[in-house]
Amino acid sequence: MILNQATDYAFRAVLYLSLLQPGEIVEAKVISESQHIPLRFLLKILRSLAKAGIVKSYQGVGGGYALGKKPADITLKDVLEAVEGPIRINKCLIDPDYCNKQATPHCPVHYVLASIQQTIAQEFDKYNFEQLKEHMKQN
Amino acid sequence: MILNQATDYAFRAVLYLSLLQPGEIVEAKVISESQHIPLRFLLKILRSLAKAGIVKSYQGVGGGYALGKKPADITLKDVLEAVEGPIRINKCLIDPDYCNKQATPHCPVHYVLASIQQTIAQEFDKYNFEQLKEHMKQN
DNA sequence: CATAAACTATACTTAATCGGTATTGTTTTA
DNA sequence: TAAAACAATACCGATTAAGTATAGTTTATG
Repeated sequence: MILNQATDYAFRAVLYLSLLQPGEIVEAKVISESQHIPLRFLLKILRSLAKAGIVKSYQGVGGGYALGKKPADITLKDVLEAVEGPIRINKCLIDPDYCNKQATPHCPVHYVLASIQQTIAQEFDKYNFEQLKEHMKQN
Repeated sequence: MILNQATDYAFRAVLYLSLLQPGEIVEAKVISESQHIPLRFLLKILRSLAKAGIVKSYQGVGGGYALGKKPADITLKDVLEAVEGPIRINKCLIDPDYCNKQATPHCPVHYVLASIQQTIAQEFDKYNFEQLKEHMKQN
């Protein structure tokens, strides 16, 4: 019931990229040092984010990373799922056979957990990085 | 971001106890076999639930378990927290030093995660075992 | 066109957590 | 006082998380 360390790093890396000027790109090393994220681990995380289109990577000399879309179009859920995969709060919501193995073919627990899971997903989807930027300015 | 197996078992064990007649008590072995939960693991889980007052245990011959309060007074959150401890979705919401270590003294990520965490806790608190009982009858 | 600066891919390692078990002890009824 | 139940604690193996290493690819630039 806790987010991965990688997801936490990802949130902070994407926030960092959200604060760049349009067109600006930065090397992973800069993010790593500024946010205190182990470089090689960050590179791995950035690859997941790139695969999801959240960041765009530029190879070669002068390369680095920038956001792949506008901060307003990136939610916490997007980043979370890019790193951890789809939000799932219980095994019975992943593997349909799981509940049957437990001999509870009509399981009300399963039912309410599915509803809670949906609410949680919506909650993470409510916040985008434009909002987080705004929030930074206030401090 | 996923519930423990132990919590899943706990939900099903408490639901099982919710369906008993008032005054009825059952041995762990009965719950174990009916719900396909490894007995010794279940005993451990039941101890956590007993500590939290969710179930009441009876030692000695003819002993066993019963609910410690009315099903309507036991929420999913109660059971979840009895087994896993308080709901925490990020380390920075456990250890106040954590964020500072990350060199982000005014971190908007921390801020919104705290809000999301609260919503999640409320969501698990919305469902009690009387409701789950009702839901069973419908099937 | 070669070099070096960046990212990519994949595999490996270490540590923590999870899921479960074992052992020994205590309580209680018959 | 024996046996049926739970209690407490410690242990174990497997999985996952977190991070590192190695080898490779892309690209700007001198």
